[in-house]
Amino acid sequence: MGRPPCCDKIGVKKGPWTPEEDIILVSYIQENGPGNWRSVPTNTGLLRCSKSCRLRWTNYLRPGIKRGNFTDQEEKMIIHLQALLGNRWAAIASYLPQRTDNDIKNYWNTHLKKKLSNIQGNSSSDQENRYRSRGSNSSSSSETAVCKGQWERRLQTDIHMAKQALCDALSLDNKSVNLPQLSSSIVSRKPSSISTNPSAKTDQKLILPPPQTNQSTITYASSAENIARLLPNWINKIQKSSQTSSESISTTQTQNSFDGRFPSPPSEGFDKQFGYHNYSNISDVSQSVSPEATSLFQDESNPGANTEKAQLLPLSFLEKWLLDDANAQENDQDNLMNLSLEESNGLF
DNA sequence: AACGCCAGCAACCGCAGATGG
DNA sequence: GCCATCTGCGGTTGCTGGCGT
Repeated sequence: MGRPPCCDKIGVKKGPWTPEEDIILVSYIQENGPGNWRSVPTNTGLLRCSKSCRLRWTNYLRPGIKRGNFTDQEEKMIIHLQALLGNRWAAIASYLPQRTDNDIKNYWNTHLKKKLSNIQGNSSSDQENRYRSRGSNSSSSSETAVCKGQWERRLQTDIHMAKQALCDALSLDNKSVNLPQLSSSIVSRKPSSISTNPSAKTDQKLILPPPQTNQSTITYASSAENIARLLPNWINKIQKSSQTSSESISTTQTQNSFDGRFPSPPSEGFDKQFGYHNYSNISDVSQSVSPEATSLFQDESNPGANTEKAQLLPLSFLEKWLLDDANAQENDQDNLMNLSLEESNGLF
C-alpha cells in the first residue's frame, strides 16, 4: 500500500553529521531519553529525519560504544556468532554490547569476510552462502520454499558445526572470553523469512541473557570520548571564528584513532585555555571543560530557533549522565562476571 | 604534483515486525 | 481484525583518505 516516507524529503539534510548536530542531538536525548524519534527533528530543530537521528545515536553517540580496532577476542566472537546466527548483526551485537551492529557488519564485510575466505578458500564460501541464505533479507524465493522439516534438519547440522567451532574457540581462550549463555532458543529459532511465528523478530531479543563484555574494557572511556570528541572541536570552531588570527589552537590537526571527522585532542593552547587534558581519563573529562567552555557550548549549541532545550542544558548534566551510565555498566559487568564459561558449554 | 584505484566506514534506503487507536 | 505509524534491522551506497603509479 505504499509506505509513506519517514520524513519529508524536502529540507531534510543528508550526509555526514556535524559536531553541532551531534551536540544538539545528545543534549536533547540527555533530557528526553532515546525514543520517540519522530519528534526529535521537530523538537531540536535538526534538519534530519527521525531515522537519521536514531541511527546517529545508536551507531555513534550512544554512551558505551567502543570504537577503533577490534580485538582478537571480539573477532573470534563475531566469526563464530556469524556462523551461528547468520547475518543477524543486531543479535551478534547483543553479545558485544560495546559494538554496534553497523560496526560489526562493516567489520565483517571489510575484514573478516576476506580473512576467512583467504584462510578457508572456496569451501568456506559455500558454507558462508548457506548461512547467508538463511538471513531474513537475503532469502531467495527458492530458499523460502524449503520446507520446515528440511530446513530444521539443515539448521541442526549447521548448528552442530557451529557449536563445534565455537567450542574450539572457547577452548583456546576460555580464560579471557566471556561467552554469554546460549539458550536453546537459539538452536530452535528459524529465520524470520521462513518462520511462521509472527513474533520471530521479537524472539531474537529473547535469545540471550545480557551479553557479557570484556572486563578489561572501560566502557565509559569510549562513551565519554564520543561526546568529548565533540567538545574540543566545537570550541575550536568557535575560537576559530572569533579568533581567526590566533595560532594557539590547531584546528587542522588530523584525527586520533577514532574518527577522521573529528579533530585530535586540542593543542597546548586549548589545554591552557580550557583545561583540556586527556579525554581518555574519566575524571579528566569532567574537569576538562571550564565554565568558559561550558558557556560557549550553551551559547553555540543552538543554531536553530527550536533548540531551547538543548540551549538550556548545562554541560555538567551531560557529564553526570555519562558518569552514571558508566557506573551502571560497571555494575552490570560485575554481575555478569559470575556467569561461568562452563554454564555456556553445558548448554551444548 | 596529479591522477586513479581501493579500502574503510558513516549514513541511507527499504522492508518487516511491533504497537496503538 | 484493520490500518496507520513507529521502530529495528540488514543490505547497499557513496564519501573520504591512503596508497601506488
